[in-house]
Amino acid sequence: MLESKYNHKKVEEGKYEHWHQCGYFNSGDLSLKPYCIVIPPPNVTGKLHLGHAWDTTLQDIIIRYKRMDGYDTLWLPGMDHAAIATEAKVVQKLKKQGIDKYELGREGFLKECWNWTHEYSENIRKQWAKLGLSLDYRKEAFTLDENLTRAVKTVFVKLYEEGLIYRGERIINWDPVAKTALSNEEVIYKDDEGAFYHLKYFLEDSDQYLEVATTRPETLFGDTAVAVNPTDDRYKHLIGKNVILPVVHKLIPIVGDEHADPTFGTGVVKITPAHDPNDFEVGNRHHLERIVVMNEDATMNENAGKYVGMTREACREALVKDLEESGILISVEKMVHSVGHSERTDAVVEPYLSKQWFVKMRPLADKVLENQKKKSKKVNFVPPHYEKTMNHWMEITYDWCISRQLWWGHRIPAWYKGEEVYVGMEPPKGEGWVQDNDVLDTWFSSALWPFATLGWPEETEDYKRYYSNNCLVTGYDIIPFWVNRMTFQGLKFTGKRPFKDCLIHGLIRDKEGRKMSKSLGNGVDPMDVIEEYGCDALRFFLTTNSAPGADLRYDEEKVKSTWNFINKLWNASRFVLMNLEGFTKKDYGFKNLSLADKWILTKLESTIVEVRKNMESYDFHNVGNTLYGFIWNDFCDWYIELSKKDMSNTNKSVLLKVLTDIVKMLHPSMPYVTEEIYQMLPIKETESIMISSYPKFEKKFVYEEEKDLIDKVLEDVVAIRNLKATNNITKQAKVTYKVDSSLESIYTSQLKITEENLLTDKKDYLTSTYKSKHIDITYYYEGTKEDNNKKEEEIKKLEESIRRRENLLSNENYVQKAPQNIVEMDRKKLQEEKERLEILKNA
RNA sequence: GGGCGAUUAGCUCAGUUGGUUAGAGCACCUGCCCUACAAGCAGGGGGUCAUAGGUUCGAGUCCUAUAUCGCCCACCA
Repeated sequence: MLESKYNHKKVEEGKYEHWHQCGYFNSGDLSLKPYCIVIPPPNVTGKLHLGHAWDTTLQDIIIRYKRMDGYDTLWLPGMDHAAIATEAKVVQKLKKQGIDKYELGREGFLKECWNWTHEYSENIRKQWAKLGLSLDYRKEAFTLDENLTRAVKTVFVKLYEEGLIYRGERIINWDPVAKTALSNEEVIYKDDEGAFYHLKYFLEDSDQYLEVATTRPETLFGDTAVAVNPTDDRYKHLIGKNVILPVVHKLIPIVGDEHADPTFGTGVVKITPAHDPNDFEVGNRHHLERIVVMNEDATMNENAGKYVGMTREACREALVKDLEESGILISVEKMVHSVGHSERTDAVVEPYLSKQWFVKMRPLADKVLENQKKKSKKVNFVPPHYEKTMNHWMEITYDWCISRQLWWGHRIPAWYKGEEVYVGMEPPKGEGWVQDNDVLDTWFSSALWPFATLGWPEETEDYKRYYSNNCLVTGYDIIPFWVNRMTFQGLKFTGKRPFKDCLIHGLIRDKEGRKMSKSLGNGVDPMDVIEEYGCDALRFFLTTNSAPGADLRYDEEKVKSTWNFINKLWNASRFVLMNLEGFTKKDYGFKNLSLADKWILTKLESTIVEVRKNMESYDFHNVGNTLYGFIWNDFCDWYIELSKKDMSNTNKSVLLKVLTDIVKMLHPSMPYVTEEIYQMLPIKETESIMISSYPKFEKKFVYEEEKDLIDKVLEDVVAIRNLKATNNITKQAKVTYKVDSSLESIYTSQLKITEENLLTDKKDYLTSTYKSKHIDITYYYEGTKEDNNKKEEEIKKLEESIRRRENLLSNENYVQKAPQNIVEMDRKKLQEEKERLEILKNA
């Protein structure tokens, strides 16, 4: 017998291991249609947060649904080496132990990274298990696996050969803490309190000066020109002349360039081609020298004269002081401007001239834009507007800096000998070749994830069977990093979209709507939630409280109320199972269904249709709400109550059928409690709910007429209860009624009318009457009567509605243009309202 | 500056191609321990769908403006 309260800990214990052992998570039944999702690989840097729980639950719901619905489902697990993120963590860890990365050397450091990876990936697997995810672990992948590495090299070499990968000297985003280049996507801009320093740049052989405004005076050592706009009347006559660079005391030219905005600052801008992307372009246009003034760790180099060795910040302070003393500094104007920070180390990013590898994006992006025009070949975003996000990125994208000055990652398959460059799968033959020291951006390998995990570039069985993937599930914040890149690499190398559908979800926020973050300390550990409320409650909460693509506020109250819902399901199951003791297969059947049986079966069938429709369109919130309403309102509040007066074998069979379908439909979102209940059913089709079949619509259980009839009867019951409540009619009140005998027991049981209530005497009672198509009932009672104008109100409302409808139906425009079923519905409604009005007036 | 969203009950949110009198949960009010469940049951109140126009027989839904809020990208010498 079930306990009277739902105990999530007891229910969830041991089930996952059992499922796993039974092989229910495994793919590979070739007799079935394939369905494949690859997991967005979490970084091996930490533990999973609520966002992961949400993301993976959505996928598990889809996979469990498809599995139950007869597909060969492959949900492929895996993790990401997360180059810079992991390297930063390992460096930090070693630092605490007093070990320096460079002293340790490349090989030793990589060993540390692998140890770290093994430790953290084991943690992640434990959390996946806690979340109940039905992953096929036999196919688990890691972005540094051998076959992934082969895929990465293949792609690199091919793109290089086609001229779509090149090496060049450019201004890139430099992280001076991790000492590596970053892509634009890895730079987070934040508003920082800064200042605009106005400086005097004296004209050659003159006591006149140009007022130059800069936020970064310390880059002055790299200035090789100042620019003014050629249309700027204040300065255009000076173009071609020279100014004296302060402190350095050398001559640099005044150039005319569009980049100088006459309306911004003083209209004069210093040009530092090695430390600013715009200045780099200006430098190219005017053939200016590029002078790098910093070291890799953002300390000043020998070009900074006496400031050599200082940090950027210290140099700025010292330099500004010196400039002030020498009268060069005119003013300091405070201003807020946005400054790039490294996503991983939070260091202020330095625009830095350096030689890096790039992917030429234009041709690859154009291919995506072209493909998105083809309905049968495009990636379908859910919700669809996220396609615009990808397309926009494809339209404005520029070359992707893919080399990273790190050790942990895919080493770039390029070798150098003097000026010679060799790019290939294997090292070149011959003496003197040295491999590039750098590794690739971690997203370069994850871009290949949907096909490389299935064996590509080999034409493996898995690749042929499960690619393109059916669906990819991820957050909108990952579209630029990952979705876009998978899409162009997928198209380029497999000729296909990487996945047919791309289901996008939002971010998890706290109750106040703030982003969850470490600095705010408002993060919630999903494992804590599972401990307190259970995995099922967490999963149902996560997938029922927001529409696709929208953010989700984490609210513990809502998790609690989800727990209550599970407890309700638990108790309903308890009721059914208690009454089904000793019930066997030979008792099971649907002969002589009662009106109530027909009513709930019809409701069940429409619920199945609704749930399936929403499952297919990924509208899991609708699935949840539909089931919630059906279970709580229809099944518990009405059908179970009606059953208490019945309990025939047919009634028991219906209770069992409905409960069985309920737990099956809930299983994808609440795997544990549904398995627990399923196991206790007296009759079940399979040894586990996981491999049972998802309920299908069956026409033979649909009884529209009876359903409509009982709907009306139940409306009467509510109205009569309302009448009793508003008039304080107690259960001792007397009653007379006229009702069709087939409906009598429903009314009397739901209104709790017993023999004692029947009117026998003729005292001077107050009376209240309710009359409808199916029942005419009068209560006799003592006390106070309060509903006098209730009937008048209803009549007034009805008359108004009838007038409205008659107007509508006499409007020829409406009758001709509106769809037939809508017009028919109005006619039917009008008829019913007229009947009701008639009854009320005669009552 | 470019792009994408949001605005519906006190709160959090649904509302699918335009079509009954706009829904849910929580909160609130009234009454109940009735042998599945008080973490529950029964009944109830609460919204001129941000604003202004327009299209339509019909608009929360489509179009155009406006306001407020949010996100992404770029720029910020």
